[in-house]
This record gives sequence, structure tokens and C-alpha cells, in this order.
Amino acid sequence: MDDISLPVDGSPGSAPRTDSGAGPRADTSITRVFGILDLFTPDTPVWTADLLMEQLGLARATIYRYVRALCDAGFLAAVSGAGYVLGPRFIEFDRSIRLADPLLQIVPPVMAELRDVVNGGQLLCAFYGLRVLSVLQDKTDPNITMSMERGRPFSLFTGSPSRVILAHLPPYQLRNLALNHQKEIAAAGLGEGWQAFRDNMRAIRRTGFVAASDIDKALIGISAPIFQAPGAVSASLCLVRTKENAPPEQVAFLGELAMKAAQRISRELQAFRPVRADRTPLSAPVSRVR
Amino acid sequence: MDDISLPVDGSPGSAPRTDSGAGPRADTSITRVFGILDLFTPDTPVWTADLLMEQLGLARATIYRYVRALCDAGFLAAVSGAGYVLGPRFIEFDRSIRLADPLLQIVPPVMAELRDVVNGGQLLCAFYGLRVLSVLQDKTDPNITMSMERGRPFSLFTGSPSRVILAHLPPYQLRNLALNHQKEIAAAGLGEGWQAFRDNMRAIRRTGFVAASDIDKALIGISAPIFQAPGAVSASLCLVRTKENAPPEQVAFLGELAMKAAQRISRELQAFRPVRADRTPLSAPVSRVR
DNA sequence: TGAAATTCCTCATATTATGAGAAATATTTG
DNA sequence: CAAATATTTCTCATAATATGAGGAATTTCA
Repeated sequence: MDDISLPVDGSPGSAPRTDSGAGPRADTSITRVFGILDLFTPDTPVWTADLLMEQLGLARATIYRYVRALCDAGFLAAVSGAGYVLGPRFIEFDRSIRLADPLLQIVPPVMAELRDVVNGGQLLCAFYGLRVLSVLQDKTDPNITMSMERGRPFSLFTGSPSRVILAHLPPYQLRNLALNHQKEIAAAGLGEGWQAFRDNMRAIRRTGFVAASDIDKALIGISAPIFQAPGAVSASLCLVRTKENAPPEQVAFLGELAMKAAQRISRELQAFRPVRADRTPLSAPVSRVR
Repeated sequence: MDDISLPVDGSPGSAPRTDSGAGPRADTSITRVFGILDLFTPDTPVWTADLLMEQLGLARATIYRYVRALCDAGFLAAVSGAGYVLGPRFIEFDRSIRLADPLLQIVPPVMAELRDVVNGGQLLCAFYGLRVLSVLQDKTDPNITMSMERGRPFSLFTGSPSRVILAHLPPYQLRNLALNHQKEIAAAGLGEGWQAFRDNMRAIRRTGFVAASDIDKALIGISAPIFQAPGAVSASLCLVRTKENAPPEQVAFLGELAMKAAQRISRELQAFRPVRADRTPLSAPVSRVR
């Protein structure tokens, strides 16, 4: 449960796949257009039409058609002379998501209350299908959680925030994951095969929280699940301390603390807006694993 | 110069058009896929396949093909039962943009220094083609700049941050704008026709800053231009105060303050990474107006 | 575990995306 | 401000592939 895994920072790579047995996706024009965006990374934030032609092996006219569509939609922006960069739409959509997310209204005051007791850092992570994302961080110790700011992605199988979410997924989703991601699950030390995996997850549910050091080995994260509806995990609260500052009894204490706070957040979340009768979740709904 | 304009918050609407004389864009499959994303607003954050079919008038299979492509790319995420929400990719891309933006490393300490003197709020706005976006805010007075957080869009013609950028665009870009956006320019009180517009912009450049109250009438914003390269505006720094707290001589003082700070930021920005010899801007480049 | 919903697949047809080169703009320089 | 250069868009014939309908396979929830 305390294995060694690389901190997955899968920004540039290709899109997350459903991987539900089938092979790679078809190569449609939409796929190709999205593929262009994948090229724009912090390391190579500017691309010219010529570079894109070369990189993607497409005709000039095609590249310009794609780039134009992306610019019109605000996903790219043209820059002086030649070249394109990621456009304003991403910044706007992130704001739109923040505005619609009740967790970002509920959690900050809770984090503020816990701040002194935790004496480290706090993280709010949201569940998005096959990955988990940091969506809010509260820093006390400036040495801690440097790279955990909003948008930092985590594998669904690595790190305490992910694992505690994983453990509380519905049984059939767990089964699908066990089938389709056997290797990753084994590599993360979560069990070889469905039986072991299921038992490990059950053990986590019994405990109610997860403590792990598998992202940053100098730190320990203690995470509890947040439920958008009874039985439906959608996020987790993670308390962070330096490992040397967290002896076993402190870990147990922080676990209780995280669980209490997460339960409170869950209650407020479920009361935030009355769930509509017709089963359509209104906000911050639970992502499915495909 | 102190006219009445609505605070433009154009998030949900359609994509920004180049509008360079031509009519509306072609209706390609890529356009339609992007159109789906436009439906996901803070007011209607969850859409089911059936609702999308009804709204867009497309066949079931087509909707599912589109939705799948968007989910695979992380732009949508499936939620419990049925329904889709905006996906994690927007949050990740915003982070990616933040990581690559030297302004976000340079400006915070400058804002911290100014904080006490300004005694109000501060805004860093970035230029993206036809629009300007808040990308960083520093709040002192909690009553001020409530809705100016990162991602808040502004029209290129409204508000002091936009106008001071506008005024410093290259001459041919100003001319294009005067041709293609005559009505908006007139409506914003920036002049009827090219001559008047050009003169107004020249006057702003002479002054070096813009003071205006056209976004929130209770506030006054005082903005100075930030240059990514000599002669190439890419952003603006805006100092905000309540109007009653800003008599004329204070406005002049804040104008000087904003200009000095913006010049300092520009210097640091241009020194941040040596501009490459081949004219390809490396980071935070200047958007073109199309 | 079984019933009800959601999602995906198959296939024939019609639509439209593609590439090459020329024309039109935009941008920089004198 | 005008000429020179680089960038972007357009046109059109052809090949490719997106679309819709219904049935099959999943997923979801009781």
C-alpha cells in the first residue's frame, strides 16, 4: 500500500482512452484537430503553420483550416507575425467550471478552519472518469504541495486522494477497472487480480481514509472521500504533512479529522441544491469510469 | 471617453469571429463539435444525449460520436447514470497556460508592492485577438473587483485595460479594427470613423494610461500597457479604486504609478527569456487582431 | 441478479474534407 | 506612408468519410 510510483503528470500525451476492451480510436478529422492542441505544451507553447504541417504531415490548406477553426472557437490565438498559442477559451472555461462548482464555495472555509491543526497543506481533488485532478489547494508550509495547484493531474491508482475515491466507486465500476486496467492496478500495488483488488478496496472502505506517500516520498497524504450523493463519490479531501512530522498516532488523528471534515462537506454538498426528481444531477456530478 | 457600456461577459455565446469582411463561418463537423461545448454554461452544466439531440437536431449516433470524441479528449466527462459535464482538460490546459506564462511569475511581487499605495484592487489583463481577459487579480478591498477573477472576459473596446491595449496596437491593426468594428468602436465612444478613432488612440498613447469607469460605474480603473517586445503590447496593468476615493489628482498619481509599474514589468518580461533570433516568439506572444 | 436505461455498432448513401496552386491579406521594412 | 515579403485564404476536382436508422451490446440501478 506504500509502493513506489512516479508522479504522473500526463498533460501533453494523448487523450484518456476508455480502453473498454477495444483498440485505439478511429482517426477522424475531429481527432486530428484535437491532436493539434496536444502539441501546445509549456515547453513548446508556440507553433507556426509550417511546423504543424511538418509535424502532422498534412497539407498547408488543411492545417490552416484546422487552425482557423480552433482560433474561431478561441482554443488557439494567433500571435504577432506568425505562430499560434493556446487561446483564451481554456481560461474562460476553467472559470466557468469554477463558477458552477459548489465544492469551491463549500470547501475553502472548511480548509481555513483546519489550517492550524493540519499544520501542512490541504488538497481538494475531483474525480473525472479515469483521472483525478487537484482543484483547490491550501498551503501553510511553503515547502509543501508546491506542485499540487489546480489542474495538476493524478492517476486514478496513485496517491491517497485517488485511492480513497477509487475504493468508494460502485462495485460494477470497480469490476470494470479491474478488468481493463489490471496492469496499472497491480503496478500501483492495489492487488493482483479482481479478488485481491476487491479485498483491498473493501479494507480501505472499512478504515474510511487512506494514508500514502506514493506521490512525494517526503510527504504523507491523508485522504477521505466526499460524496455528491449517498454512495456517489465525486471528490476527496487530502491533508498533507511532512513524513517526519507524522508519527502513526498523528496519522490516525489526521485520518479522523479528514473523515469528519469530508463528511461535513458531503452534507453541505448534498444540501447545496435539492437534487432534481428526474435523476439528472445538477452540478458536480459523479464521473463514470468507462 | 466615459460612456455607458454593458459589462460584456460573453462566455456562453458563439466563438469570436474574425469578421474580416466575410460572412458567417462554414458549418463543418468540427464547428458542430465545438458548438456542443458552447452549450455547457454555469446555468446548464449538465446535458444528456437526448437533450443534445433535441437541441442540435442531430441523429442519436452522431451525437454519441461527437460526445465520445469530446470525452476521449477530456473536454467532456460522463456523469453518473446519464449526462455529461465539462471535462478536466480545461482545468489542465489553464494550468498549462499558467505554467508557460512569464507574466504570472513577474507580476505578483509587483502587485504586492503596490498593494498599500493603491488601496483598492489590481488587475492583470491579457490581450487575445479580439478580446481581453483578466488573468490575475489582487484584492485588497473585498468590495472591489468581485467579478474580475481570472477568466473574466472583456470586450476589446470597453474598460480601461482593454482601451490602453487597443491604443498601443500597431497602426495597421488599428486600421483593420476601424474598418471591421466601426459600430462597436462608435458605441464605445471611441470615435465615429477612422480619423476620430485614430486621433483618440493617439491621445491615449500621449497620456500613457487610461482611466475609465465604464465597466463598473462605482469604480475607476487606471490602466497602463505592458509590452512583450518593444512596440508589441500583450497585456495591461489596471489599478482599481472606488470612484469616490479617486479625485483627479489621485487619478493622475495612480496613472503615473501604473505606468512606472507596467514599464518595469515590460522590462522584466523582455529579459525573461532572450528573444530568439528567428523571430519566433517564445512565450506570452502578442495576439494578432484578425 | 434481472429489468430498464444508456451507449455503441453496422452499413449504404450522400455529404464534405482534402490537397495543390493561385489569389488575397497581413506584416515588416525602407 | 508605400513597396516588398511573409502569411493566410480561396478555388475546384477528387477521394474519403460523416451521417442516420435500427438493432446489439453495455451500463446502471433496484
